[in-house]
Amino acid sequence: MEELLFHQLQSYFLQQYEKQIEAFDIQPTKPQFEGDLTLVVFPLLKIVPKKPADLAAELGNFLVEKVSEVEAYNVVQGFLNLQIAPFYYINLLHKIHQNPNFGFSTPNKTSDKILVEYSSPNTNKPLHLGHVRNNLLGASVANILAASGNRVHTTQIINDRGIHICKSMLAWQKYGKGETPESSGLKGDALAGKYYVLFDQHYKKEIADLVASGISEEQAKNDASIMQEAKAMLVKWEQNDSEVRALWAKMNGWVYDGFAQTYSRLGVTFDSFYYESDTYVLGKEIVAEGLEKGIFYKKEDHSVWVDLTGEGLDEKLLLRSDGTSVYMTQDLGTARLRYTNHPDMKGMVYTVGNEQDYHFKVLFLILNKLGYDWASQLYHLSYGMVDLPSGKMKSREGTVVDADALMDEMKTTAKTISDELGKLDGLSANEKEALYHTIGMGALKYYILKVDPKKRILFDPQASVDFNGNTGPFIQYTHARIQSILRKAKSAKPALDATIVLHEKEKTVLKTLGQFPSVITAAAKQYSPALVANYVYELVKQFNSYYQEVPILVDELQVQSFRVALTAATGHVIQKSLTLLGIDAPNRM
RNA sequence: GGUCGCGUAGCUCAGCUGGAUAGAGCAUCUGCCUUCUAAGCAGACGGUCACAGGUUCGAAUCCUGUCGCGAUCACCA
Repeated sequence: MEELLFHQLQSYFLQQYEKQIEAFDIQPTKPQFEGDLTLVVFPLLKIVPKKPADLAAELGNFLVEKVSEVEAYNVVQGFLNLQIAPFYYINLLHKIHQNPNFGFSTPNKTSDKILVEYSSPNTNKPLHLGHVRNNLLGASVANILAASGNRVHTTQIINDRGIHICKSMLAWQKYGKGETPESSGLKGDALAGKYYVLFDQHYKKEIADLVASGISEEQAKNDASIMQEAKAMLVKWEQNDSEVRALWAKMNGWVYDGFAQTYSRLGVTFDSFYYESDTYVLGKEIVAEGLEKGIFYKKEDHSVWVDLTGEGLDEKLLLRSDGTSVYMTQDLGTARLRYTNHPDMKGMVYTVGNEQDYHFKVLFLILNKLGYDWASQLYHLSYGMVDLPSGKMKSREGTVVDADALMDEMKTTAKTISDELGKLDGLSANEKEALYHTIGMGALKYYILKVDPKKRILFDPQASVDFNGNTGPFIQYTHARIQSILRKAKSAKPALDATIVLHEKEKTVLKTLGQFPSVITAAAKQYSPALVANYVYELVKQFNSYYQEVPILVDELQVQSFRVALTAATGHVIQKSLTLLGIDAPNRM
């Protein structure tokens, strides 16, 4: 509709005033005024010097005459409020019904291929709340990009090597007595985490003992035998020692099994996995190439650097003086490896916390300097920390919120509340179990995704399990009620009658439904699931309000087919929105 | 100290490329279940949009500065 008005107005200004106008400010009319769409005429006064109200009236007359969808207009100061004819809304409703993928653009072979990286954990401990935000954001953005017509490939880079894993391995070797996930009943990632903590405890104790014997703390940290052993183990790992490698493979295998379970519960999937143990040596060739091209330079000690002072940044190290890789080298290598594996890729999204903003700024600059065509389509999906009311999460201090425990808690709360309300009476035990999970995850996902990614989240366990108001379960509940209405209604075919008198609230719902495609586009452009979340919440509120005021009476279904159709369309868009957020839309709850 | 991000109701958050009287939820208070799902609806209360300037017909939004919070500035990852 806005587009149609835009073209009409543009040609009007061309003919009438011989002026080319690039943009018109057309927006939904504020509720306190009469009309559906509003053209703000103030900006046009610079081009056509007239009184605001006069120009508005002039344009109003033109539009009513020229555009059949515009029924009437009124002018308030410099605002031209237009009334849109009911048949426009009825057509819109038809469009939604005819297109099961309303709002979604289906990618084809020529669509842009985008890699979305997320999760990317270390393998020495289980996933925690921070990873949960990462996973939900990454998975949702992948959905949104796909819905806006891209071919999406999800992936991660797993930090599966280094001193942290050696700590877990060493502690397991020393104190584990052959414990396995099976023998302990612990998930593999939890088991690895247990020994990581155990290492730290022994390490701390040893430091304390050494300090007590008169050694400085600095010295003690270095001298502690357990740390020496861990470092020795890392050296052996790098030398490909078969025993160390076997233990490493075994423990990482446990951890991956544990992660797989957590991912499955979270409902996230990956198309490929990259491992740092494979990629950490990559990138050196890139550095060599960059040196040749003169993009990088070498210092006397043979370390390699890139000078980004021209871009307002610093000099950045790319290769140590002993020729070994650093973090940046490795990321350059991984990026290129992905390009090798996906020669048709047009860009990448990295879902990584905002503490690495600087790192990615540098990484992208370097890739651009190297001249990759996809380097202009790189996006760091940067997100804020998840803080607890008690303060920051610190793994060493035991103030982390474990992802599995959190999901358990969400499910338990869903069960408690559902049982209290008696909502799920009459369902089988299996169905109930599934719904507890669906609802609990709906609460958790929505609570996290509704917040702008770049903002910090204050994670209040109390509020996150609330099911009233602006929450996932509220939206799921509305969807379930809509499905209930539709089950009772025989036909959801909208009445064709263009003379139908639309209730104000019906129009409001329809207007919001019509915005769905542009919401997806905007969310894809901004990589922001929050846009979708806030949209669907708005839609649900409007629908509830409408439904309350103009209920669908089962007895009168025949004469209310339009309303049933509107209800079906709303249910459809809610379901699609929730899909984008990775939230299940139950048919009853 | 340099750089980046954030600061909107008691709390948690919306507010798209500047538009009309800044919006929700939670909390507090008031109504609404013999009707199709009350995890709901309607209403009340609650604001110097951190502060100060600037840009203009018009600023929560853009610019500058100040303050507060956070992150980052390693031959760590």
